[in-house]
Amino acid sequence: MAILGFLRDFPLHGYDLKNRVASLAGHVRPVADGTLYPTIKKLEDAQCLTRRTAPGSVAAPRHMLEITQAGTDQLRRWLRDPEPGFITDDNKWYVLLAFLHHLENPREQALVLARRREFLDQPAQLFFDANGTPIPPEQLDSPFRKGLMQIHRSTNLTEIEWLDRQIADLNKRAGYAVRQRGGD
Amino acid sequence: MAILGFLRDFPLHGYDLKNRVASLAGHVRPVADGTLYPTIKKLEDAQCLTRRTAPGSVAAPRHMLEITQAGTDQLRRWLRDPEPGFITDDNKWYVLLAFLHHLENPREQALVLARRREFLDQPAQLFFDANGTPIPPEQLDSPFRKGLMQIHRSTNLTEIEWLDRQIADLNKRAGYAVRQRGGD
DNA sequence: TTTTTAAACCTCGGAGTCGATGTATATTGA
DNA sequence: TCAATATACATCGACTCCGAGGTTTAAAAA
Repeated sequence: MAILGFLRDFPLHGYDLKNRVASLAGHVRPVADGTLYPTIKKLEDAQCLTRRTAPGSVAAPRHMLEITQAGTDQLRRWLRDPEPGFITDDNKWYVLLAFLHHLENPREQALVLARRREFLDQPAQLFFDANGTPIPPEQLDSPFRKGLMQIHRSTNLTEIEWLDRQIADLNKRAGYAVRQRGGD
Repeated sequence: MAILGFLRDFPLHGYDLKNRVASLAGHVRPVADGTLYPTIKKLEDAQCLTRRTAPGSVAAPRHMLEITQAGTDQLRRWLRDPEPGFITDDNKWYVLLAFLHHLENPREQALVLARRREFLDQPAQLFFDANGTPIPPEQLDSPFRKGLMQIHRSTNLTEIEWLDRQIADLNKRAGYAVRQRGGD
């Protein structure tokens, strides 16, 4: 998703792509050569991108990569209907968010944000005693577990506020768009 | 780490363990049977835990798992000197935090928190233009990318505040401990 | 001139994970 | 009484990913 997402902005060669992916998901979970290049080849085989060799500006020749229509379609499908992990795993979610603007339709964008919003709504029960009874945060012995739950709660609230503002905004824009096309 | 961490609290059988791991890292990134049970076996082979069969309280017999001294040592090594990913990847970091109290020595605990603190300090440059120049958040076109960076900044600050309070607290306690043992 | 360095790309083996599938046991209920 | 269900454990093949190693090219340094 990150490869196609970046290429949708402008053509890049593999090495540049690698650095951009590394900066995005990256200092968190860097991407290895052995992952990136085979994935590029896979996307090329699937006609999602084209490659043409260009002289390297500094050293060895580059393979300039360009996204195709099929690639754009694939990217949009991934964004429109993301796998569960992209909603629940923070790392993946942030990658998705970084490219959600390529999904162009504000109503569809709002739907994706709503899925995340729904996920954040369910209360987190992280720890249980020997009997399997959930332990409320204030009864936890470990200050680290207490902090963990505090931070979790606080960051969730921050994101929920932003999501709600954003969803409202997108729906309003979708409404205008409909009215401009003749009402609904 | 989660397996040994939970067993350090009290003995558990695999199925229970599975649910606890799933609750912790879990609704984020659930753990499959095909991952859990081979890992338990690996830890058993490494003498990190022992297993004795007990009658199942409900149905099939359980394998009650107990951590050994070697297992406790291993857990402490993982906690004391975590691999980079455990500092930089939120998911892994939260797992580490959930068991950091097993590291008992407040000075060692503070050192681990300090590593996380240091990581959070480096400013995040996530997006670049076609020339490779970093784009400041306010100049980003995509509202999603803007939000992404906002949320990132805000949640980082929340965690940094907590980390600083916690580190100060731990160092104070380490200081008392030293004085009680005769000064330093 | 030769070596070193850095850019840019590629491959392969091994480790880890998942998902599907299968087994055994005790309770429930039809 | 017999099937269905939930508990509890295990295995295997497919897939993904990483890391180590290697190649080519051009510029800089020796």
